[in-house]
Amino acid sequence: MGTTQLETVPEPKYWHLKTVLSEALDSEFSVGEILPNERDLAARFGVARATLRQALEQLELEGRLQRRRGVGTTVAPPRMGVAVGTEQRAWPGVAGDTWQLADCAMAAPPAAVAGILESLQGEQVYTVRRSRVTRGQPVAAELLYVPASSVPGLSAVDTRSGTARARSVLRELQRLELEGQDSAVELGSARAEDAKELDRLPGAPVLVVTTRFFAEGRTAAVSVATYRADTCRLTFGDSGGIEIHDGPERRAS
Amino acid sequence: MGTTQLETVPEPKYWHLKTVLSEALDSEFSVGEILPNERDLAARFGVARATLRQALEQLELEGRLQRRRGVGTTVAPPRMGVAVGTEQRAWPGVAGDTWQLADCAMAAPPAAVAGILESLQGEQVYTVRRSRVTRGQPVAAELLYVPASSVPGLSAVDTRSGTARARSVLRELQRLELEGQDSAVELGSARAEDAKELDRLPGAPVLVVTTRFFAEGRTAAVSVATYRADTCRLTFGDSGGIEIHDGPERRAS
DNA sequence: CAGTGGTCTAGACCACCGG
DNA sequence: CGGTGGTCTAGACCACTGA
Repeated sequence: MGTTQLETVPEPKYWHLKTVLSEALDSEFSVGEILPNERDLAARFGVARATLRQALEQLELEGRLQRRRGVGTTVAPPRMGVAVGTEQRAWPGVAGDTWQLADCAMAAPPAAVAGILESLQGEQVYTVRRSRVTRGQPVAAELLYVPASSVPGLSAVDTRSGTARARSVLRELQRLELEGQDSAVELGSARAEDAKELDRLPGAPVLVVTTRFFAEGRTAAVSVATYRADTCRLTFGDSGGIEIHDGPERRAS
Repeated sequence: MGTTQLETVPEPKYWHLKTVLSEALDSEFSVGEILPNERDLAARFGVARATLRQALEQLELEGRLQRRRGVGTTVAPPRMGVAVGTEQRAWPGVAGDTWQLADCAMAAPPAAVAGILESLQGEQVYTVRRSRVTRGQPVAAELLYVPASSVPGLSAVDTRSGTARARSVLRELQRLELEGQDSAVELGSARAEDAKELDRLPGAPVLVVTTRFFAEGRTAAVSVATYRADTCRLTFGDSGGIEIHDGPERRAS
């Protein structure tokens, strides 16, 4: 029949709870404020702690909350806009950006990266680790893969420390004329290694940005950058990014 | 002391479980294959169902699995590359792309969008709903906000159906010379409305792409597109996207 | 209808942080 | 040390799918 579904739909408790909490965050809390602990909140709403947690998890996923073990749950500031693709192409690490060099080693790249680089099985590439810090917060951990053939000026046997070596790899890379680049963004979960750098627990949701750099008619380098999904909004394109003036004003309780 | 942390770290069960399952997916299952049900799997690994589910949730988040109520859990195909930003700028809906027009109405935009459009409080804009289908699968639901001032050729009182009206809004928009565009990507969870269009449950993880279109020295339109995070890899830049040849070959069990 | 994944409960213990 | 969030259990019932 053409009945228009009279909606007996019982909304899940955690979903309703999320909505209620979300509105409370807008109207009764200010950024940085600490929420009551999970056991109290659950009791207050008359649900099991697991159900309450399901609602909090979603709000954290949406960047509204920040939870830290041993500390508590706080109201998160609006997400930071982080530029990851600019119209004017640029090699990584150029100019005054916010990357901090960490390390460099020769290694065989993971299979997925090897496929992009079209490198031979087992071929070694320079693997530069960096981390990106914005407004004092770690926002991304990156692995940059550079085949030795892209930076012929370097000797493979290099006794300098990892950091110095990383610096010279980037410097050599910038000698090449960059012909283009493209990126892909997908959702992932933080590996244990990245999680530590990002100050999150393993498995935390992250945005994985894979960028190919083209020079001399081929893929000269590949970057795999892991951004915190809870605190970051990735911006691409002409301008510096979109400033979102979001919803009602946040006032203190 | 300088002890190098002998790592008593007890890895969470669900994390270990996820690793085991992930390897099993690579070696013993092929795309589309149905996994044993959750109760059986939990029993087989000697954990509670909730713990098993925590592992499955992560694998689904990473696009490795697909779960559907009443059906079962299947091995997901690799994520689709979906182009969302091209070097050559283009108005939305131009040429032979995969968007399906759905609807159009005049409405006051949400606060966040109003801020971007710099529109006056309460000003009405054309709101075009579209959905994007790739390889037979719904991948995105979009709301396109077009201030009436961007499409002066249209009469505000229009008796035609929503779809026809949507078409004419896009046609009028394409008359303008596009001067630039930029996008932002962030993680969100599907609103009930979008979830239905994307064939997912409410709250499912999505990638929200906010795009500004510039013309005549101002922001002429804003698009807010909601992509399925589990099945999509968003691509930006010169080329058609990165084809990932991922890990070991998948073979049937 | 039987079987699936989705929701929910009421507990327990653990890892971590700060005072 | 006490308090926080993180993990885990063993159940129960519900909503949906397909035969």
